[in-house]
Parts: sequence; C-alpha cells; structure tokens
Amino acid sequence: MTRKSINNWVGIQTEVLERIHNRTWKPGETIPKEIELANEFGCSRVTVNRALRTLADRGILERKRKIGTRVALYPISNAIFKISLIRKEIENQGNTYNYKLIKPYPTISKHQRGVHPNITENSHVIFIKALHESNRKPFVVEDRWINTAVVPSAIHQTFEQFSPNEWLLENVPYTHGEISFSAINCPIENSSLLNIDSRDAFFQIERTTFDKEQVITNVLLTYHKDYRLQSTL
Amino acid sequence: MTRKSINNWVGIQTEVLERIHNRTWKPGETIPKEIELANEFGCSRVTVNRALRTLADRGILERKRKIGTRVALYPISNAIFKISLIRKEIENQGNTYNYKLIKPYPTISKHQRGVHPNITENSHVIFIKALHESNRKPFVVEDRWINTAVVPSAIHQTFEQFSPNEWLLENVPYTHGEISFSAINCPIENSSLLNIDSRDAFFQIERTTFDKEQVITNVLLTYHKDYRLQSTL
DNA sequence: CAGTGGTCTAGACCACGAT
DNA sequence: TCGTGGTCTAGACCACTGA
Repeated sequence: MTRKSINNWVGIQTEVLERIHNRTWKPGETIPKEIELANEFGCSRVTVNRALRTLADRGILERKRKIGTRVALYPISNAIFKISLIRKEIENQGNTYNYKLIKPYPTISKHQRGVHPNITENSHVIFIKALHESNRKPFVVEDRWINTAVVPSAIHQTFEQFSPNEWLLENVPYTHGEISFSAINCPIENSSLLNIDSRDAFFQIERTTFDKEQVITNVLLTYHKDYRLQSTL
Repeated sequence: MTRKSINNWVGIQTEVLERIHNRTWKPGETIPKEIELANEFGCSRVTVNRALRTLADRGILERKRKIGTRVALYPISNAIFKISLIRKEIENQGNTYNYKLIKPYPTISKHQRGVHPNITENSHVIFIKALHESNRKPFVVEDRWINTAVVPSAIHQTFEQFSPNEWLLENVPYTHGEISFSAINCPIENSSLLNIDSRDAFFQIERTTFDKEQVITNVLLTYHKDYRLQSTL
C-alpha cells in the first residue's frame, strides 16, 4: 500500500473525512483497522488513533473494541454553545456593557420557584432580579436564586455594583450544571424591563449549577426580542 | 515530590479539577509545567499532556507555549446539543413517530426566503413544508428549501413517505453548517398545524448546511409550544 | 479465547511566541 | 534565542466484547 504518506493526526482526520464525504467509506460501513491505516499512511498507530478518536468524539465515527470502526449511520452533529459571562458576551460584540440591580435589596426567603429536589423546604435562598444592558439598551433580565446553605457568603453581597452572574463565576466553583432553552410568552414583569410588548415571544435560558449534588444557584435569563443564539455545525 | 502516583489521564484530570475546585490553583494562576506534574504523579509527560489538553478543550485551562498553563479566569462552559434526526429524537423519547407532507407536491421556484449570498438569483430551489408528529400530536413543522444546483436528485423525490430531513442526511453529505436558536411570534401558517394559538411563542431552530461553500439546504424548524432543548454543562 | 481499540512510556523533534 | 506545549514513534500491555 503506502499510497500517500501522512504523518500528522489532523492530516489523517482530513483524509478520513474526505473518504466519508466521497463515499469511499459509506455510512454504516466498517473502515480498515488502525494498524492497516497506519501502514497505509506510513505513520504510527497512535497517530491514527488520535485522528479516529477525535472523529468518534464528534459522532462521525462509531468505535468498538473487537468490532472496529464504522462510519456512523446517522451522523450526529454537535452544536456547541460557549457559555460565558453575560458581560463578556456583550463586550465581545463590541458593545458597551451596563448592569442594573432591579430589586434594590436581595430578599431572603424560602424558595418559591424552580423547585429542585436538592433544595429542602428549609433551605434559605436569596432572590435577585437584575438587568444587563448592551449599548444602554436592555439585553437580558437575570432572575436568580442562590442557595445560601451552599454559598453563605452570598448573604453579604448587595449585587449593586456587579451581577450575581459575575460574582458567582469568580467566587463559587461548580462541578456541573443543567441548561435548557425555550420560548415563552408574556413574562409581564420583565416585558417592561425589556421595553417591549408583553405579548411578544421571548427567548429564555434556564441554568442550574451544582457543587457535587448540592444546588448552588438557578437562573432564568430572559433575552430581548429578536435575540438569536448562533453556532456552527 | 512524588506524593501520589497517578498513571492514567482521567485520574490526572480529576486531580487537576479537584485542585482548581479547592483553590489550590486559583483562577488566573499558572500551574506547574507538564514535566513537573509528570514527576509529581509519577507518569509520563504525554499522559499529563492529554489530561491538560482535554481540560483546555473544555475551556477550564488556557495553555500557551512558552508561557505555560493557567486556570481560566472566566471558565467557559460548553453546552453541547446533539443534532440528530427528528425521527430519532422522538423515538429516543419512547414515542411513536409520524410524518406528514403538507404541501402535496414540492414546488420549484426561485428562492423567496432565507436569501443566502451563495444562492444566486437563478438558483432553483425546492420548497417543502412537512409536519413531524410525536404520539400523533404535532411536534415540529419543517420548512425547508433545497438547492437543486447542488442536489439535482432532490427533484425526483416527492417526500411523501419520508422527510427531507431524513433523505438529506442519508444521501447528501455536508461539510459544515450554521445553526441558530430563537423565539418567535405568530407564525400564522404554522400555528394551525401545531394546533395552538397563533399568539403563542414558538421555539425555532434555523439550520443551513454546506458542501464546501455551496449551500445545500436551509431549514426552519418550528417546535410545538413548551418545547425545551436541554443539555448539561 | 482472540481481535480490536484504549492507553502508557521514554525519548525525540517541532512550533510557537515572549524577550 | 530559548522555554514550553504539541506531536510523533515504536513497542508494550490492558480492557472490552463477540464468538
């Protein structure tokens, strides 16, 4: 064999993608094993392994020990959204960022919304409502509660100068989280903040973060009308 | 050194995450270089490299040659959505899938919507409107055009038995794509299909796929009310 | 049991980027 | 220029899984 010599994993990945694309290897088919490809490309097996493993991570290949590597029948495309600071998101667009605390003082009470099994009846949570502006225009309303059982230091924050979004990210490490996107109608309280008709459709993101099974915080982000979350496949 | 011996990359990753989490290594700080960690854990540098590289891919670390590896100041969380067949999405929920072509025969005409720079004025496109049902209830409306300049064989399809979503994925390879999520009001034509009030908010996904700079297809997916797209962080 | 991918090692050289 | 991460190699052993 030894048709073409490729000795870097990106090159091999490109070649494999090309063969899938031009149907040399069809969906569902098993492709040659690592050693065979290593021989063909004149490189080591580890290099082939990295190329194929990366493609498997992307859902383009399916790999099983003993069986081999197959081209995925229904390739899964991953849409990856990078979740960062709201301030960063706005600044990255070249716009100026402003922050306003809406509820003048965070209130402490039992939880009322977003009931989560790990929040007990006695858990005390802080509620905060805040507005993030882009170029002095409403961008997103942040509706949040923080579990003070996990983050007691949050009690001493007024969140007047910086958002809980920012404070938490810098000061409270989390292990994992849940996120969901949806469309909603008439969040009456927020429509005036966002300066739009309350019958308009809003794009909403809900996020809950955990520290080893304990809920840290839950946030509802209600975006301005026409907000679009974009990514590539 | 050689405190604890860890000789697999997942173990090292876990240990690194723990040190970031308990603030042994604080946000913005530079952590020891690969060789030092390899010595401490009693493993080879390649193993450390894989652990750190993977964490850098996740946005938890930032790495630069000559500079070293730092704990990201604003850790970026990736929300990954796996985009698959609509049929698969419904079946994976344990529900029965049904498909209905709405416009009895796909029409061929110049493009009218979703103008894309790569679609020329003379491009002929096929328009299709279809409904995907979950347990006999409307789930999502598929509003699509296909560029026949790139996919001439689409002309011969009636899309009565299977959706363009399925046919394209199986028969037309693509190289990359764009996707965006948004919330919209009153898609009057679709509200009756989805059997809901036309003033309700809808969750919408728009997707465009390419084959090396040529547009293959564009689709607007309008979901039933209360649809939520979920993922983990 | 045997075949295939998963990973580790030690050593080597390359590539980027700060100085 | 030179330090640090990026990657490659050859060989080895392990882990899963089908037969």
